[in-house]
Amino acid sequence: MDVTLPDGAKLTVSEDATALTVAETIGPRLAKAAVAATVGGRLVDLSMPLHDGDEVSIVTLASEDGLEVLRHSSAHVLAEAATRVFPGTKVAIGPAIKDGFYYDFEFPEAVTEEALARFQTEMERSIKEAKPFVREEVSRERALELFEDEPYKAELIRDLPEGETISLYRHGDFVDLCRGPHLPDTGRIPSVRALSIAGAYWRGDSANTMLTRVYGTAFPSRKELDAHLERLEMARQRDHRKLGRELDLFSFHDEGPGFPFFHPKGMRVINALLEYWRAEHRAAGYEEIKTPIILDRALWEQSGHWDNYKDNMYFTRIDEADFAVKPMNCPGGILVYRSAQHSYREFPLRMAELGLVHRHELSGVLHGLFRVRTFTQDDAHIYCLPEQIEDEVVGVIDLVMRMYRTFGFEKVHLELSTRPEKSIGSAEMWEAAERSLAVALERTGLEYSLNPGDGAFYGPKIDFHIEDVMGRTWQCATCQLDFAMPERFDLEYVGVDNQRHRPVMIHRTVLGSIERFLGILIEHYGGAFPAWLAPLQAVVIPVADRHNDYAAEVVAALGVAGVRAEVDDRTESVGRKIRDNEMAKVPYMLVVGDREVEAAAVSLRSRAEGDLGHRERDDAVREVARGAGIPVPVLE
RNA sequence: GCCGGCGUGGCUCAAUGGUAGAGCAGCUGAUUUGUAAUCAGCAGGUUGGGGGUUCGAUUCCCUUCGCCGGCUCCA
Repeated sequence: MDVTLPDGAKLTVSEDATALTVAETIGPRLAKAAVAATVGGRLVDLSMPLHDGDEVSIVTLASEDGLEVLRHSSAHVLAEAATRVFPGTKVAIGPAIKDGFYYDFEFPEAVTEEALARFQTEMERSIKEAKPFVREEVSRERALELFEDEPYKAELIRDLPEGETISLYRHGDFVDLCRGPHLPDTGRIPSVRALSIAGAYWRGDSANTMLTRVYGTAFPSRKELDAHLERLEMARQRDHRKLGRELDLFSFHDEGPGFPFFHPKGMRVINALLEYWRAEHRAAGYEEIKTPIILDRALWEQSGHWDNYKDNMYFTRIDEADFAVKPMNCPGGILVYRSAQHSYREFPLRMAELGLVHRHELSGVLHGLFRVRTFTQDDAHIYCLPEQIEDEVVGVIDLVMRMYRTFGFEKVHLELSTRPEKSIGSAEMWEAAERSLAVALERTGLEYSLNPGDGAFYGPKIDFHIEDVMGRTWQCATCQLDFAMPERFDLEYVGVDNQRHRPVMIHRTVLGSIERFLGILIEHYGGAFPAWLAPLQAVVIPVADRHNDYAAEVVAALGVAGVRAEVDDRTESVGRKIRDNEMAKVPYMLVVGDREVEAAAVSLRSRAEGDLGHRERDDAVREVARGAGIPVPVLE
């Protein structure tokens, strides 16, 4: 029979050929590297019999598919190890995930991190024995019989739709319900590591049993595993909670769980960030407003938050009346809009607000600045005509991309989410809105993916995911069309026809939460902020006490030039001062001693490049000021 | 919220069923220093809070608060 290869070439193989046969026919090296195959786009075992005309592609560990197979097989090996170490363990599910895999177990006893090493030993033993993975297809009855003592597997089997093929994978004594595919044998796992242990609910539902989840990862080589472990360690080193304390940026206290306290240095960073933010927004034609944090219950009833968001809100009473602390800025912003009549001539009306919101998050999900109970949204609401949506969305996308580039977030992934099942508004309204967003995306020429049915109930949206230096992604910016609020608040404008109309409302953020974005920046830069964001931009280091006066002059000159500068006049050695300021990640140091005082000069040192040598004093001030300035918006 | 782990001076960490110790930071003094740590001395903790067991607890138990890891990337 003939099969087709990815390059279109035909290959003639025997009637009983498998994917492995194909790999062997192509070459011994490929046969050795092969771990699975795709047939007609479906990922299958190498041992899968082929049919005439199949499109066959051999999968190796070099591909994403290969990695997934490797990790899924590793999960099985982990389950084998876990049941061996703790007999009587019930197994639940064990999928491959980004960067690794996990397996959920119900252990007969409490299991802690100490068990990881034992799992590791057992896994390595299984790998050494190179046990073949054997696929077997069984009837539903047979499957239920086999997994009689495995309540979770039995539940999964019962939930499988009628007619679905039920397959098992066996390696050694271990059998698991599994769709596959798998590696040919356990010996094909080059490197695996049991990483951590934590609780997880069966099927993610807190009403269900709490299982014990063991996380692990596997890579095509020991070297890649080590590199991954190094990345994890690097991320630990860069943890913003650790750096935030070391750099004296912010703190948390038992008296306010989830409520960050910003220190002077943290506020310097935030203020620089906001200065840049305001410059960009001014350039993009936004006005800025500010609305109250506490507002009357009636407003929240009208906005729908009282019905839909109450569990996340904080409440208080003022003069016998119920008030709520705002979890979002839109209702307040709408009151500003409604405070006057509006004409189409004013549109598009772009009103930004750095709004402080409070949300009651579950205590267990709080996490440094990433998940807090109060934060500042860099919010904005754009009121416009339906035919202006497209231009406005393009404007938002441009603004977002421009600002992200400033922070070195070059890789941004855009996602268009469309109408969900439960939604308001007419079909044609949604269609038009989704089309506007899609057209706007096309106009920017940026790639994006579609997320059907994932929009908000009140309108479609575009989400932006940025990738930091460690390859982790974060959703920060969002751009949502909102049909609900204008309706609920009866928003109007007077059109060219002198009639009242409903404006379109666009809701968007760029940084998302200022606090969270700061956390992301801290980890992205490893605490070494670019000069314009650094809390302290320059330190002048006098060599001896007699140079203090001159050092003060240099600091004053830097200050006049807009540089956040200080003198380090401690009676310490120059080496010590440089070390301390280097640890504090100060971008510039200016050493002044006899030679510099004599020549009205400084010796310039940069955090990144070390000693830059002698400079005229004023040249140095200019050079530092240039490096320390807020980035200037450049409109295309 | 739930499960597991943790909670010792500002920070990092040590110790033990018999009333806690180091380094860094801090303070004082000496040193006046040329590109990543000068030296000496001093001071600092009711071992997260409350309760219990015990002759005695920081160490054991309970409770509470906080922190850390995680809570479908679906066989």
